[in-house]
Amino acid sequence: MTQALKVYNSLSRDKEVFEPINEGHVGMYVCGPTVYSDVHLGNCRTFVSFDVIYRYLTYLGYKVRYVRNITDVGHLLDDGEDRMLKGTKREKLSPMEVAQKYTNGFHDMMRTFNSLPPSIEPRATGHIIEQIEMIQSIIDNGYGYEKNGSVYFDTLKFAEEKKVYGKLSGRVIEDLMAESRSDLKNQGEKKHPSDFALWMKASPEHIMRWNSPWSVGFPGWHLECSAMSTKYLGKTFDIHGGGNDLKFPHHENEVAQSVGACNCQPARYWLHTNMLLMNGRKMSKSDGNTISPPQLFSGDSPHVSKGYSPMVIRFFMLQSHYRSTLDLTDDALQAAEKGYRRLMEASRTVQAMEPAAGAKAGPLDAEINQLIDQAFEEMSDDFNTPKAMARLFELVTRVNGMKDGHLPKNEVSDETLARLKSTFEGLIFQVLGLKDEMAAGDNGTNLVDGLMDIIIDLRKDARSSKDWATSDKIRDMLGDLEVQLKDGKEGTTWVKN
RNA sequence: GGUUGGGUGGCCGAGCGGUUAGGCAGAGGUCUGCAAAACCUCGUACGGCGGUUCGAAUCCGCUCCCAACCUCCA
Repeated sequence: MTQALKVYNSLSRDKEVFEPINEGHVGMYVCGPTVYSDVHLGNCRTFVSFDVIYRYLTYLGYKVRYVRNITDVGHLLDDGEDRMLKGTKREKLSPMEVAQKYTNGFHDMMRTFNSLPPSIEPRATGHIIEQIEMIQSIIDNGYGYEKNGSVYFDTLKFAEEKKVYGKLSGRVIEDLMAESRSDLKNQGEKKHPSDFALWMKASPEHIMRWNSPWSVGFPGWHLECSAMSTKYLGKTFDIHGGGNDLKFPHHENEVAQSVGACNCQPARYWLHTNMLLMNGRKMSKSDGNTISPPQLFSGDSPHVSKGYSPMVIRFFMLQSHYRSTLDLTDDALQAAEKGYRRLMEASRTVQAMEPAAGAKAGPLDAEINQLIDQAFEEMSDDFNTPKAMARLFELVTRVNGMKDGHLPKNEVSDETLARLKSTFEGLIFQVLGLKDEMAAGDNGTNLVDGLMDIIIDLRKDARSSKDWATSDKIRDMLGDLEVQLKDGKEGTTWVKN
């Protein structure tokens, strides 16, 4: 169980043993959302993935500083219009109102998915000075040049001198060189097509603008992450994460900026999550192949037959590995819903389980301990949640078997039962971050619990006098209210479906 | 065209040289007044063609599909 944590590093394209720079501490930066419209599900999958990574690192005992930014300076779109600007016009709000509105919405959604808030959540507009300073360092080191008030990063010179450009994303420098000959026209102020803006001079109609040594303008689109990660985590930190689609150019350029500014690699481990697909294609806000979280919750979409709860969706996401694509389908969600419920019920069963009298460790005890060990080993192997969950389900079978009396409970020592309880609690709720949405007995439902106890008791009386008409009537009427009764060996329990 | 990563049983999804992943659905059984739940048993899948090997879903070659990135995107 104490085997080393291994993570897949995009930089080396291999799994590596994770060794933090400062023992016991982890600095992790994850690229956050651009807040110009509602969050979509794909974003949620990425942030749920990193939430589990954050939770597991914490569970292992690391003190984690988790930084996730809010991008509230617009990136330019094809038509030259800024995202934030677009939101502004659409909703007749000021840029900061747009940013605040969607930041709030984003936070609500993260809470809905039971994702923990980051330790620090910096905003791009709050770090203009840091960004300007970084640009200056890049210019001083000879990798930035100014043209008509805008500043660009000199990728060609950087690639030739530092030999790291393209390493993360697998781009070939020769291709860049080749381009420089044929495509030299038509690139405006840039020396080379692959050069990217560090600072943009604002056009007259551009609302978001700040003073700088070069012009009144706004920072380039890759710079904020470099500036803010440096500020809060240092020049080199442990983990940098984000969606796969950010690998190029965003992350490649971040590396270039850091190396260009201070000759240091920003992060030691780069982790990239894969895309959420629907109908076999990437879910994307821009091309409309999408379903919003609220639509998914309510079922109000042609893509699903019914609504699914946030925890069912979280469970569904965790059933695949974060580096694999995940195809969202109605069938898969239905399967996830059943699996999720089974897991929750079993976890309730475990917690209610009393030690057997005179229990002594037998084969079953060993089996349970082995499964628990394996579950943690899977988590330590690049956060393999699907495999960890597979082991968890094997434990579910054992738990239900003991409950039903098929498996000898007295073969499980008190110690192991306690470990089983704490594993279910720790792995399912603390690490995977699931919540029991159907749990009876939560705050406010005490009355319902009491009423249900009475109803179940009355039905028991009816059953013992073989008054099947009454007992079935009770069950059917509760069924209409979506309350399901479960008759077991040790009495009847209920669950709200 | 270049760069990544894929194609696994009815569906989703792990595995990446030899041992049943797991979930859901399906079949049979146990239990139960009946039903549900739970438990037990079952299916023997790896795009195609070659090759390496005692042995390949896992390695190599060829081939066919698919996706992402190369332009803002988690």
